Amino acid sequence: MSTIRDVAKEAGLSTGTVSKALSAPKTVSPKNLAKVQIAIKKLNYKPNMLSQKFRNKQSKTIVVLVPDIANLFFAQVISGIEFIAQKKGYSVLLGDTRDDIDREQEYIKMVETRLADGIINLRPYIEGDSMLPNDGVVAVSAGGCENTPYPSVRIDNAGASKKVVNYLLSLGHTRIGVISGLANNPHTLDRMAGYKAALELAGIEFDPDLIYEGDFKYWSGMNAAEYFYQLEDKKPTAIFSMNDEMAISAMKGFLNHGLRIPEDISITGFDDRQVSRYLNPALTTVSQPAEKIGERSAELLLQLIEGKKPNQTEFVLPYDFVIRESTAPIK
Amino acid sequence: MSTIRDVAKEAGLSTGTVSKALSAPKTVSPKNLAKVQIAIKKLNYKPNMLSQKFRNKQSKTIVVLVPDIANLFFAQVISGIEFIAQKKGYSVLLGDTRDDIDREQEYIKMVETRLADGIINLRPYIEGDSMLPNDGVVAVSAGGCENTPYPSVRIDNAGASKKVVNYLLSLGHTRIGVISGLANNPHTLDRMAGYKAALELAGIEFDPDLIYEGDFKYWSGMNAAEYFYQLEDKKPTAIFSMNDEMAISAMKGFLNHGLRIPEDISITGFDDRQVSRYLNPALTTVSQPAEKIGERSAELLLQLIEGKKPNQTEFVLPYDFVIRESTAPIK
DNA sequence: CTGAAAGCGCTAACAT
DNA sequence: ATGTTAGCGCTTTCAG
Repeated sequence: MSTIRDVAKEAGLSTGTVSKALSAPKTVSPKNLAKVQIAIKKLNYKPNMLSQKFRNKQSKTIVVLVPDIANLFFAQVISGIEFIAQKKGYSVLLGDTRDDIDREQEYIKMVETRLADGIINLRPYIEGDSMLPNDGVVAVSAGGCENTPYPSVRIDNAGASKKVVNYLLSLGHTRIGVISGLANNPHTLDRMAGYKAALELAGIEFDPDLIYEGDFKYWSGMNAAEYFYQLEDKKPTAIFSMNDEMAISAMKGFLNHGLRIPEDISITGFDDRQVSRYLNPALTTVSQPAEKIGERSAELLLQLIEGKKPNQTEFVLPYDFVIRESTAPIK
Repeated sequence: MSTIRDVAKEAGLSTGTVSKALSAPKTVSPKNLAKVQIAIKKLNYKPNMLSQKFRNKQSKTIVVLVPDIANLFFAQVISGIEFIAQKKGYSVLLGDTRDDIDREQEYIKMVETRLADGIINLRPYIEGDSMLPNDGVVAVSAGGCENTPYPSVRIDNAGASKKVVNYLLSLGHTRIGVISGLANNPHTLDRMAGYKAALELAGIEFDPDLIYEGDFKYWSGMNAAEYFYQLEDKKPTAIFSMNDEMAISAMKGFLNHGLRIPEDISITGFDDRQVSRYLNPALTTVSQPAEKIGERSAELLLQLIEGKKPNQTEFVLPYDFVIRESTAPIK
């Protein structure tokens, strides 16, 4: 493997000149520039970027902390992040923590040890159970929740939930079941707040029997359907699911019991997976701008890394409430 | 930011000793080891890994080349890759190429310039349109096709397709439509080969009118349904879709026209997305071991990187054909 | 077991 | 415009 020194020797120049020929070609005479290029070609020289980064004291890398990369929402956010990072000459290191806080710590250490310049965290902030914020590591939260104590990009989860429930209410539903995420999950909290706010506004009393605690994964939607089904005449007439996955599998669960959607029971989701519009029936849901969240958070982080003071460090992006076929007026 | 030199000074030792205290603690006297630890704590010293990597001439990083990270199949493969990489102390750099060959080149350059030690490519090999294999960059292909000219991990696409079509045939279907990927896509080719093989075995003539060329994305399944629907009495009675996405949206398309699945038309998918079992009707499909493909390919790559000669460089993993509700005997 | 010192490949003063 | 040289932070001989 040839070094810059080999190139210099081959071209009959100094390493300094070669270095400049590479980084600032116009400061080198055309004649020597040509010599350098020939030498590079001849030796098949490739600069050692490890050395460059070391020398320049910056990794030009960001790490993306993600609880589960095989979750489509996260994957889409990452797609947005990568797009911006690439454009600005940064690489993205994937930090799939699989919900393990120790792994999270490992990745944070990467920026402390100069392997990365900053972090984008896709895991929502939980007080007392979070390694971020952390002195000396620049980070931004993407797709998180209210009250995140460091720069963040997200939607208004409570507001969106309230809107969904309001819609269900306007359809005449008064017994609205919810399939939530884990009780202490910040998204669960924000979205539950919206649910309660809508209920209160309508003067309907909160009924804890109408809440089924899931975990945002498919299987728990099935279980939720079983639970609600066995409530019999106390069964809800509409379901507000806190994500699409659980809504989808809950639909399947109800269908298995011979219930028709939306005739017998209305269902709404949250996130708007790509698949949701092709479902039978197509799912009414909240569409999160996942890619945009990724792009915006990458832009924010890069500004922070490069020492520019952004005039805003909390971005609340617009969402879309999309009404499809899984909801109908109460019979 | 403190360096190893600061620690040495603080501890009253040499940098060499501190270095050894970190990398090989047992070669340092307990007394000095303790001194080092105290100094590290006092100065809050973190080793500069950029420097370490530079010095050690290895990045301990692999790049994963992926056409589209927001595709669930890829995301699952990556999940498997990350799992193994992490375990072996490697980081994974995400290379979302968005199907742009120039971006692919960029990422390959990363291993040439020492930023990464190797590559896992999730884009299937296409002769004459591939930057890999490439002298001097160690790479493995994951989830690709037959005839990949470098180490690879995949399933038997042709075999799986043949199995699906055989099943449809056994149900009495003889006019079997296919929703393919782009015509020159290797997966399309392999899967089409399986389709044709099954037909030939059954003595059924291949009918080009029964092939609809899609692109593996949702929207093209919708279009395919329109196409097949307007074939009227020449309409197929079963559809073999080359992935789940297109199968799902095709179902929706047929449903929109009042066709019942599977009573009026059977449909099969390929890949087995998580959602597929919760569909209405649940989708009959081929289940690819995506995570396993990722894990195995990471293991392979790391062996290659570390100079061990693996005794096998082509892995064909088992798939699963799972029969659900979207297929039925012909009426 | 420990310290001194060289050097990885590159860049950036600085001098010419 | 070009060459010389010091040095980034770390590891690793090599002596002691």
